[in-house]
Amino acid sequence: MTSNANKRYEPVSSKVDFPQLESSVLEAWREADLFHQVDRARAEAPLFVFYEGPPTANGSPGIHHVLSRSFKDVVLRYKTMRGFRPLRRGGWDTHGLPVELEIEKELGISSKQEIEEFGIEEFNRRCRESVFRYVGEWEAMTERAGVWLDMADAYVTYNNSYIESAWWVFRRLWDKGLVYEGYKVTPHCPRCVTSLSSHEVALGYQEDTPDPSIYIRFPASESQSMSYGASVDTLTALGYDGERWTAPRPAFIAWTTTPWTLTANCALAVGPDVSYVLSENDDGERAIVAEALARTVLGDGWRELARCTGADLVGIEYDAPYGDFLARRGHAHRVLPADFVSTADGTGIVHSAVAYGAEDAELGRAHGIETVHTVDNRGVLAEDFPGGGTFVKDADKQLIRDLDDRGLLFRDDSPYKHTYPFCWRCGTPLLYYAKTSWYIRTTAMKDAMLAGNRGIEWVPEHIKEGRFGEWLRNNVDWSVSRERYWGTPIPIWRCDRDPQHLLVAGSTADLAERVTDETRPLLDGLDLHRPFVDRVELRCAEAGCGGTMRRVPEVADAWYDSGAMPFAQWDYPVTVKASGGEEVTLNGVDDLIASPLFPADYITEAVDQTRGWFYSLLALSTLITGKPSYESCLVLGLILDGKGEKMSKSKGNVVDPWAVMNEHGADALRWYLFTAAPAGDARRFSPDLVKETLRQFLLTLWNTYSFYVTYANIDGFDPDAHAEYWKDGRVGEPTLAAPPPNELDRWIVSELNGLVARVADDMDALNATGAGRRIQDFVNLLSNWYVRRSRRRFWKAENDDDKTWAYVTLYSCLHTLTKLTAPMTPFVADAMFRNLAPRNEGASEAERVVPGQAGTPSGSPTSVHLEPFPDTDPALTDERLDRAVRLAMRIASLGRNARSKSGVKVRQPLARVLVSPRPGDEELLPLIESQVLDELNVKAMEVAEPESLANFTLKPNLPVLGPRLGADMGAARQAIAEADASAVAAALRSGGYGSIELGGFTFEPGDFQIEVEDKPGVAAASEGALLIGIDTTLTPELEAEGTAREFVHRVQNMRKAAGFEIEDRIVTYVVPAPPSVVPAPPSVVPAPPSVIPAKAGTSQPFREEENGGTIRPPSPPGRGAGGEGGSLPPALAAQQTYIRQETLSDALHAAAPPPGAHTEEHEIDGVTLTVGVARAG
RNA sequence: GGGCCACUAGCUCAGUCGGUUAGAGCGCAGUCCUGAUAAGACUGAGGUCCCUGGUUCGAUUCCAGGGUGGCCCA
Repeated sequence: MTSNANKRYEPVSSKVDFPQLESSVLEAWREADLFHQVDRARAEAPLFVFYEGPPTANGSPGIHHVLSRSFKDVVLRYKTMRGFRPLRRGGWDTHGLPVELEIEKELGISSKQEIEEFGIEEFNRRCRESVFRYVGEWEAMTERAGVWLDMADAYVTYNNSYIESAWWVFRRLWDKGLVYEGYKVTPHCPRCVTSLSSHEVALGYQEDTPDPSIYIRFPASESQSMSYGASVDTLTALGYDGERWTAPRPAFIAWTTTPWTLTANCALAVGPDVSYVLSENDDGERAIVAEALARTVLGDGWRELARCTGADLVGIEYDAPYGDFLARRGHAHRVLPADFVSTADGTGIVHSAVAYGAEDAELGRAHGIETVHTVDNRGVLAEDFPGGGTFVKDADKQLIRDLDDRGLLFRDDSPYKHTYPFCWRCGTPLLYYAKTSWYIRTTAMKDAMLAGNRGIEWVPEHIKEGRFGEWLRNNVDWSVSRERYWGTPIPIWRCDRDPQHLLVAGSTADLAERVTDETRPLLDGLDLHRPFVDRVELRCAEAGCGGTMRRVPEVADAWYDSGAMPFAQWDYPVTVKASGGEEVTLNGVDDLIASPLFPADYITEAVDQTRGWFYSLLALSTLITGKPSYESCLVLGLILDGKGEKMSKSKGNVVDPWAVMNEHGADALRWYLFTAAPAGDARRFSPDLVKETLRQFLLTLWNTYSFYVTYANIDGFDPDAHAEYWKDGRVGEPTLAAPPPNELDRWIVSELNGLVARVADDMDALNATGAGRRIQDFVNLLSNWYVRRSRRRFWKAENDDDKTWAYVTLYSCLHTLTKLTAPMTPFVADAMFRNLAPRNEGASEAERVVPGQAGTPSGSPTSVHLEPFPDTDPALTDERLDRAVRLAMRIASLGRNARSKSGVKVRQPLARVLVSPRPGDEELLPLIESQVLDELNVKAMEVAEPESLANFTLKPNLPVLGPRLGADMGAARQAIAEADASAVAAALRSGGYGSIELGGFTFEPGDFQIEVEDKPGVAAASEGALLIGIDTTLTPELEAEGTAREFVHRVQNMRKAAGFEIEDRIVTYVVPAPPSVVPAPPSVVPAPPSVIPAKAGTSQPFREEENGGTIRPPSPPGRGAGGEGGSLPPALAAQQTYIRQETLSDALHAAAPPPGAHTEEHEIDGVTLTVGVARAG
C-alpha cells in the first residue's frame, strides 16, 4: 500500500456540480479529439450502419430533438463498446415549403406570383442561406448533449451531388415504369397554389370547423334515354312509363358540405347493395334516399311507395343543379354504382364531382367522365355561377340561396362542425382539386413493401403490423411533385412539339449528351436548383422530332429527398471504409447498394415519422432495390408538456433543452429520457422530473463513488496491486478470479454479473429504458445495502484480507458501472472512469493517451468510450444468494416495522428476532443471519413456528386451489374458513406434512396461506407467508447497552458539530451537568489520564503492531487499562470500551471538559450530562 | 369516420401469463437511523387499477362495447 501522500485517486467530493463537471469532460474530449480517436480505435471493426434522419435546421432544437439524438447516440455508443464501428454521419434536410415560407415571411410576400416577381434566383439564394442559420445552434446542442454524430461531414440535401443522386434514383424509377403523370385529386392550397403531401395535410387538420350542410334535390330527368342501362322495371316502379313520368318526378336527395362542388356535379353514386326507398309526402313530393336513412333525412309525413337496391337505380338520368355548364362539354348526369357509398351519414346517395374528390375522381375514371374545372387553382369559382368570381368558400352562401330560390334545396342543416384540413403553414382551407401531378407508382411494389416490413425489427413491436403495416396496406401512389421553387427539381424534360416526348435525366451527364448548343455553356458549374436548371434546354430525344425540350416546372416533395438519403448521401465516386477496415470505392448507387453501407442496421426517429421518413425510406428503397433500407427501427413517443399537451411554438410550451442541461446537466437529462418512460410511449416532461432523476440515480452513484475514493485514498488501496483477484488479471472487471468469501461481497458480485448480462440483452433489443432501470436498481442495492452494510469493513483499522475483498468488490462494481452507464451518461461515466481505471491496463486501445490527462503515457486511463463492454462469468452468479439477500431486506424491513409498532427504537438492542420463513426459504437464513442481526440490532435470530409469533387464520391458496377445484371453490373456501387454523397447522405438522380432510376436500400444506394477527408479548409483522416477530423483553443489560448507544450517537453528532475529521481521535469528557450536581473531586481526574485502548472494528481486538503505517486510527497513546468508572453513569461505565471504540476516543474521562473542548449538555435516561469532546494529542 | 397507443396514488411510472393485502420514486404528515450520501428506513394519509357488459368459482388483468387523451390517417 502506498502512503497517504501519494493518493491513488483524485479526491472526489460528494457535492458535485454536474453541469460544470460535464463541461470539463467535454473540454477534455475536444482536446483529445476523442470522437475521432474512438473511430480510429475501431478502424478494423465490423461496421454498424446508422442513418441519420435529417432534421430541418430552420428552427432552434427543442427537447424532443434531444430525445431522438440521445436514443441515436446511446445505441451507437453501446455498439462501439461491443466492438463495432458505427457509421455516425449526420445530415440536414434543407428543402421544402417550410423554408420557402420562412423567406416569404421575411420578404413580406405571400404568393407564388410575388415570388416570381421577386425572382426565383434570389429567392432560392435566400432559402439556401436561411437553412443554416440555426445549424450552429444544433451543433452546439448536439455536442453539449454528448451526442456523437459526425456533423462536420454531414450530408446536405441541397448539395448538387445529393440532387444528382436523387435524380439517379428518379431515372431508375422511370426506367422501371414507376413514374407517371396523373390527373388526380390532391389536397390543394389555393393560397400557396400547390398540392400538399398527405404528410403535410396531416399537419393541418382542425376540429370543429363549421361548414354548410345541405341536402339537395336531383330530380330524375324528364326524359330518360335508357342508353346507360337503366332498368325498365325500376323506372316503371318509380312512375316512368317509358316515355314520360305518369306521376310526379322523383328527386334523388344527396348531402354535401361543399356546395361549390355542385357546380361540377357529374354523377350520383349509390351503393349497389344498399336498399333505397321511393317515398311521397302529403304535398305529393317524391324523394329517393337509402332506406336506412329515410327517416333521418326526410323526417315525418312520408309514405314509402317502392323500394329497390342501388344496382336497380344505376343508369337513371337526373338534372344536375348546374348541369348546363357541364352538359355543354358532353357530360351525362346519371346514377353510378360505387363501393365507397355508405349509409353511415348523408342520404346513401353521393353527389360526385370528379374534379373535387379523390373517390369521385376514381369513379370518373372508371366511367370515362372527363375532368372539367369550374374553379381555378386559386379557388375562385367561374363567372358562370352564382357567387362566381369569388373564393369558393365565400360563394357557398350565394349558391345555397340560388338553390333555395330554384326549389332544389331540400334541407339546410348548416353549420356542420367537422374536422377539416387546412394548409399547415398558411392556414387556408384546403380544396380537393384535380390536377396533373407526377406520381411514383408505389402501389406496384406494395407486396414487396409489406414483405420487407415484416423483416424489419420494430421497437415497439406493434408499429410493424399496427400503424406502419396498416399504412402500407392502404398504400396509394405517391404524389411526388410540388409546384414550388426550393427543392430538388424533377428531372423531366418535355418536348415543345409533342408533350408526349419526355426525357428523364439521371445525371448531369445525361444533360450534357442532349443539351442544345445555345444552353451548353450553362452546364459549366451548373447549380441544379431552379431557376438555373430550368434554363437548360435539350434536343428532343425522340427520333426525328427535332423539338426542344424544357424541364417541367415542378420540384420534388422534400420527403423524396430524405427517402433517397441512403443513396444520395454519398458524393460518388467515394472511397469509404467498410467492415474490417477494408476500403471500398463506390462509383454510384449500384455500388452502394451492393456494399455493406446499405442497408442501415439501425435508425430511430419519433413516431410522427411513421408515414414520413420511415415510409419514404422504405418506399424508395423497395422500388429501387426490392428491400428496405433499414433493418431495425426504434420509434420514439412524443414529448408532451406537463399538462399532456403537445409542445409547439404556437402554444409557447416548448422546453428549452439548454435550460435543463445548464441546470441539471446533459447526463441527468439523458438518463431521464432513457428511463422515465418506455421509448415508444408519449411522455410528459417537466424539469422537476429531471432533477428527481439526478438525485435518485446520478447522485447516489456519485456518492458511492465518492465513498470508495475517499476510503481507498485513506487506506492507500490500489486495485492494480491486487490483480490476482481478477480473472486473467483484468482489474476492475466483474469477472473475479474466484467468488469472494464474504457473503455480502459474493452477493453484490453475483448481482453485478447478472446485471451486465441483462443490460446487454436489453441494449441488444434497443431497450435502453429497461437497461437503465436495471442499472438504477442495482445502484440502489449497491449504495443502500451493500455499502451501508459494508461500511465498517472499510473503517476498520486493519488492512486484512476481508477489507481487501471489500475494496476489490466495490471497485469492481464501480468500474463496471462506468462501462454500463457510458452509453447513457457519457460524461459522468467518463469522469468516474478516468479516476478509477486501472493504471496498468495494457490494452492497445488504452495506450492512446488523452492529452491533458494526468498520468503516465503508457498504461494511464484514457476514456471509457474506448473500452469494450464488460464480460460476465455465470459462475459468479448465485441466484440463491440473490434471493437470500432480498429476504434479509424483507426481514429487516418487517423487523423495523414491528419495532416501530411496539415503540422500541432500533438503537435499543433486543434479544432476538423470530422468523417464520416461507416454505423453502429456511435454508437461506444462515446466509443472512449476521446482516439481519446487525440491521435490527438484535442478539439472535431464531426460526419459529408461526403460531408462536402470532395468532393466525388459514386462507385458501387460490392460485393452487382454483385450477384444481374450479366451481367447487366456494365450498372449499367455506370449509377452510370454518376450520380451526391452529389445529389444522398442528395436524399437518404431526402428520409429517401430509394431507388433511376438511369438509370433504383433501388439502395439502401448500393449499393454505396464513394471515396473522398480533399476539401479546411479540411485535410481529408479516408479508405473505413470511412472518417475523421481535422479542421486546428488556433486561437491565440490554437497557445499559441502549444507553451506551444513545451516548455514542450524541458524541458522534458532537464530533460532526465540532468539525472533526472522520479519522480524528478525540478525548471525551462527561460529568453530570452543573450546577445542581456536586463537582467531581480533583482526584478523580488522574494525570496522566487513565485510558483504555480503543478498539477498532466491531469484533476484533485492536492491536498496535498491525496498525503501522495506516492513518486511521493513529496509535493510541495509552499505556494500559485504568478504571474511572466510579464517576461515570453506570450504563456508560459498563460500556466504555464500546463507547471509546465507536467514537474514536482515546479516553473517556469522568471530568468536566477543559476549555476549548466542544461541549454540549445532553439528557440521557433522565440524567442531564455535560459532555465535551476535544482532539486527542 | 378509420388505425395504432395509452389510461393504475396528487405527480412520473412499475406490475398483475386471471387469485389472498396492487407497488416504487417524488410530494405531504410523523417517527427513526446515520461520520459516504442535500442520503436511508419505518408509519400514516392518498387508489371504484377510466366506465359498462361478457367469460369465470374469481376480472385491475382476458373478450366486447363505450369514454378520455395522444399520434397518424380520412
